[in-house]
Amino acid sequence: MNKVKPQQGGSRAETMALADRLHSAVIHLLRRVRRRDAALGEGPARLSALSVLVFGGPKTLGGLASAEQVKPPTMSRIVSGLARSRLVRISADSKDARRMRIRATEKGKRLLIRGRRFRVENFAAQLGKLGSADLAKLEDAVVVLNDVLEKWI
Amino acid sequence: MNKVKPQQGGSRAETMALADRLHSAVIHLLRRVRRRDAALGEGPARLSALSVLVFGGPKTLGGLASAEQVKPPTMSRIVSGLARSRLVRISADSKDARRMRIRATEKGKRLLIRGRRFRVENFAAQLGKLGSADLAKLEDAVVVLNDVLEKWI
DNA sequence: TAAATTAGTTAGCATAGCTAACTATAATTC
DNA sequence: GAATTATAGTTAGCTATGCTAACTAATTTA
Repeated sequence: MNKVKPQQGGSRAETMALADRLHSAVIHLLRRVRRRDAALGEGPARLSALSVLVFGGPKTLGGLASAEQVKPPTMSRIVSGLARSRLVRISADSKDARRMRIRATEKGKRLLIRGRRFRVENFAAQLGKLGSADLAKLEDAVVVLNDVLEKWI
Repeated sequence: MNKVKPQQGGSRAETMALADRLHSAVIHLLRRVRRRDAALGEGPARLSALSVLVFGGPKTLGGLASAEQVKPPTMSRIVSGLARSRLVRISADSKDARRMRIRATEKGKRLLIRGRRFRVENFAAQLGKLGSADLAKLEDAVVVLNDVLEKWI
């Protein structure tokens, strides 16, 4: 009889509790993964931006910033760090001189592959201990999460 | 016939891909949540440590550091920030003068409740759009994730 | 052409991670 | 019991990442 807010499934309190637990699990998961990523010599923000470029193709700075949900000045510094390490290359947009075209270099792609290997040796090794039923649950959850993220403004 | 590493379920490549996708989803999820948490005036590391204290009871600095998977100097600064904002209180351990006992204050507990409300108005509102089947998938995944985290050194 | 908008940068601040080197207390060993 | 070793936390100093405010340069619009 809760008419205030239509819930598709579960009570409001249950959804709150789920949000809390998911949030907490996710924070601690990233803490673990981060320790390994440090071995690559680049921070998490740079690796994440690089990953967007490798898997999503070239972007402008603003495009990267909105993909990564950070403000332009933040992305500006991330990109200059990546450029300093020769992981991305920056060229001018032929149609609009204000825009910059940022793309991953071969070195950037190789670093990302290497990072993936590092991560696999840890995170995926942990996942490897799970049975197929648990892996399937995580697969399902990733699909749901990406759906949530897509709809989220 | 892969004898090198026994896999409980799924191939190595599948597990790698899952690790990647989960990692990416989780990074972007936290980016979204973080924007709201900023409204509380305390950063994510402080809120996470405070949450450990509120839900897990008093801890020493070292205990907090290992719960949060950070080094003692990092936790030292997090705790002094929390203490400066009167969100935690620090007392001496009666048995060991080197140790400190850190506990959340009432103000700290209230802030965490308020943060939870903020988060609910966003993250949980997104979750609220899901049907019960999808929510159940996330619930399952949280259980699996916490299991993974627990076993992870 | 002048004004407004858009893309990105620079400066400056705070948080949060680290290591190295320190102090103070407790535990161990001789 | 004194000297050594180990443990708990802090301080100093570095890097990275987030932000806002204020700027430059280029493009669009009025």
